[in-house]
Amino acid sequence: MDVTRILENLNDAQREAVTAPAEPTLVIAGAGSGKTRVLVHRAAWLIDVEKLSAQSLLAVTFTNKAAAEMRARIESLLKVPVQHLWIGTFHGLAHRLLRRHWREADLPQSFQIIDADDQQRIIKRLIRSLDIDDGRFPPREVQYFINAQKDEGLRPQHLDDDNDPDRRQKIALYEAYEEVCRRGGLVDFAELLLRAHELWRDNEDLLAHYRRRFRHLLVDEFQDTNAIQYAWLRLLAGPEGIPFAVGDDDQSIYRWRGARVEHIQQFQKDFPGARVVKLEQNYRSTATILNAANAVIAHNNERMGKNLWTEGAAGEPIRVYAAYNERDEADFIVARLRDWSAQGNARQDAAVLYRSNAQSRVLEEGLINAQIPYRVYGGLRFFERQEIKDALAYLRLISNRDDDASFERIVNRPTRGIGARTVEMLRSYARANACSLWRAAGAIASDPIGGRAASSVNAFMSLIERLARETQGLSLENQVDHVIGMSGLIEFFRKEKGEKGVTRVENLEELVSAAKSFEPDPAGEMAPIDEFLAHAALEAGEGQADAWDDCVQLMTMHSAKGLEFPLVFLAGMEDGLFPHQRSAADPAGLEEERRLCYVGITRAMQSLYITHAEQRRLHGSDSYSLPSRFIREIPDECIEEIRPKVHVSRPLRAPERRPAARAPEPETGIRLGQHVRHGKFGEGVVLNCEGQGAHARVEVNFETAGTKWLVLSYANLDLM
DNA sequence: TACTATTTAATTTTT
DNA sequence: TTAAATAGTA
Repeated sequence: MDVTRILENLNDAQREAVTAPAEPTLVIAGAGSGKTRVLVHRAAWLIDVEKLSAQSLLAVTFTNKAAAEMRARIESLLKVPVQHLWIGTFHGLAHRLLRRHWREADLPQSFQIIDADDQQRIIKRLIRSLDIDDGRFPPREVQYFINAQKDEGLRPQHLDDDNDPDRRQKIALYEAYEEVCRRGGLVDFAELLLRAHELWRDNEDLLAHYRRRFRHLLVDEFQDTNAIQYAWLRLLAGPEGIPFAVGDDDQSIYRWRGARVEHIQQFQKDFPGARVVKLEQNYRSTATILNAANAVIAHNNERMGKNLWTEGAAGEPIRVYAAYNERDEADFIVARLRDWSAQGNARQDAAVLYRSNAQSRVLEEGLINAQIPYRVYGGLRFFERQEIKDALAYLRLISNRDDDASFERIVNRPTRGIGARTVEMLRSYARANACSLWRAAGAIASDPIGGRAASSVNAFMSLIERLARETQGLSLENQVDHVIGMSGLIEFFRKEKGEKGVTRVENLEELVSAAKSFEPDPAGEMAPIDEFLAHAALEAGEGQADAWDDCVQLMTMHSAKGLEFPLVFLAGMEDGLFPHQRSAADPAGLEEERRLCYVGITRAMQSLYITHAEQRRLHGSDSYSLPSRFIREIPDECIEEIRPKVHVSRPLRAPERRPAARAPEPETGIRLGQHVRHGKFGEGVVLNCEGQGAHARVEVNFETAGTKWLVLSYANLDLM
C-alpha cells in the first residue's frame, strides 16, 4: 500500500481529517483550504489504506460538476476506475434509488422528472383551473411554498392552516398539485429527495440493506444541506454509519432556498463526540486579501469562528475605486483588464463579480467597445431552452400519454388550431372526470358534434400515436431525429423570423447529437429514452459553451463560489445593491450578504479591485448610494483608494430634457446624490426630492438609519 | 388565432 | 430599462 502518495502534500489539519478513525467527522474548511482535496484523499485513504470496498462509500455533492470532479480526482489518485463507488448529487442519488425501487416508492416505472419551469406551469394552470385569484396567489409564491414544505419533509396532511385562509388555500393547492403529479407520473426536484427519504423511512428492509452497504458517507458543501437532505443522510447513517461532512459555515449563501447552516451544530448533537477538524491554512490568496476577508466576516455573530492564514506574502493592497456612475465603473474595469492582458496575462484568469445579473449589461457594453472577449456565466442552459423542452415534451408524451405538463406544452406547438378555448374545454373535462388531458382529448375528439376543435384534437392525437408507433425500436438518436422532424417543430422554428429561428433549429439538431453521444447504463432497466429524459432534467447542461476561449469571466458572486481567479473585480459595492436592499432589513439576511461578500473576496488570488458608483441607473431611473458597508469593514491598511481621474470624469451626457420639472431646489442647494448630515440620523445621500418651498421633501438614504422622507424646512440638513 | 399595445415588476440558483 | 405577462385588436 502506498500511503505516501495519499498523504504527501497534505498539511497537519488536512492529514488529521484524511486519516481520521472511523468515527463521525466534521471538517470546517475555510475558503481555499483544500476542501475537495481532503474529501478526495479521504475516499482514497478508505479504499487504499483501510481496504474498504469502494461499494461501501457514498459521496454526495450539490452539483454534477462537483460530483464529476470528485470521481475524476479519486480515480487519478488511486490510478484505477471506481465504478462501484456511488458519487453523485443528492438529487442524482435519490433518483437512482427511486428508479431501483419504484414499486416501494409507489411510483410508475417510467416516472418523469420535471424542472422548476414545468412545475411553475403546472401550478399556474392549477390556480387558473380552480378559479383562484392569481393576483393574491402568484404562481411563483405558491411554487415557493410547496417546495419549502417539501424541503422540510412535509406533506399537505402534515400541515396546519393555523386558521389562516391564505395558508389554507396554499395547502389546498399543494394537495391538488400532488394529485396532478401523481396522475401524470411526474416528480419534481424536491419530490425526488422527499420520496427517497420516505422510501427508506417506510421500508425497514431496504433501509437496513443500504445501511449495511454504505458505512462511510462523504458529504460535500455540508453547510448547504436543507432539512430533507440532512434527514436523508441521518437516516442512512443510522447508529452505525460514519458520516464525514465537509463544509464552511462562512460560505453558506443559500439560506433562501432552504439551506440550513444550523446543520453544522445539529451534526455535533446528532453524532455526539464527533471529531471536528478546522482547515484554516489558505493556499489561494495573499495575506492582504485574507486579512480583508477575515475582518469582514468577523462582523457576523452566528459563526463557529475561524481565521484564514497563509504562509505567503502580503501581496498588493486591495484597490477601491469610487466611480461616478456605472459607466465610469465599467470603463475603469475595462482599462484594468487591458493592462492585465498587456502584461501578458490570460484573460480567463480575470473575473468580474457582481451581486445581480442586471449589472452585467454595462460591463458587457464596455467590454464589447474595448473588444475584449468575455463570457457571462449562468445563461439559459441547453436543456432549458424552449425548443429543446418542446422536443422533450413530445418524447415524454410518447412515453406517457398522461403527462399533462407535456401535453399542454405541445398541444398547439406548432400551431394546429387548438387554441385557448379548446384547451380550456379539455381542462374542464379532465377536471370533471378526474382524468388526464389525453383522456379528455380522446373523449372530445370522438364527439361527433365536436366540430373543428374535435378534428384538430383528433389530428393531434393521431400524430402522437403515429410518432409512438414509428419510433418504436429505433435508436435513441433516430427517435429524437424522427420526432423533431415529424412533429413539425423544425419546420415551425425554421419559419420563425430572424436569427432566433436559425439558432433554434441548430439547437434541435444539437439535441440529436446529444442523443447520439448519450450512453445509457448497460445494466440499467430503464428504457434508454427515459434515461435520456432524466439526464436532461437532472443535468441541464452548460450555461455557456466555449470555456476554452481566452475570455474574461463575468458572473454573480453566487456562481463564483468554488472558483478562483488571479485577478478579481467586485463591482457595484454599494449599500442597497450589496448588501441588497431586500436582505438588509433582517439581521440574518444581512449576515448572509456578508458571507456572500466573504465568498467574493476569497475568490481572488493575487489582485482584488473593489468598485462602487455614486450614481447608478437602475430600472430606468438614477439612484444614489453610499459605498457598501462591507468596504468599511475592511481594515484601512489593506486598502489603497483610487480616485477617479478628472479627465475621465462625468461622461458627456445629453442635457437634462426637462431641467425644470425635476430640478432640485436651487435655494437649498440640495441635489440628487448630495451627501448630507442629519442631527439624529447621521450621514446619508439624497435619493429624491419633491415639492417646493415649505413643502419640499427629500428622500435620504442614511448610512445607519435607512431610507427616510424628510421635510426640508424641518430637517436641518447639513450639506457635505 | 396572431399580432400589437399596455402594464407591471424588478436578488441570488442548483437540481 | 427591459423583459415578460396580459389585454386588446385585426
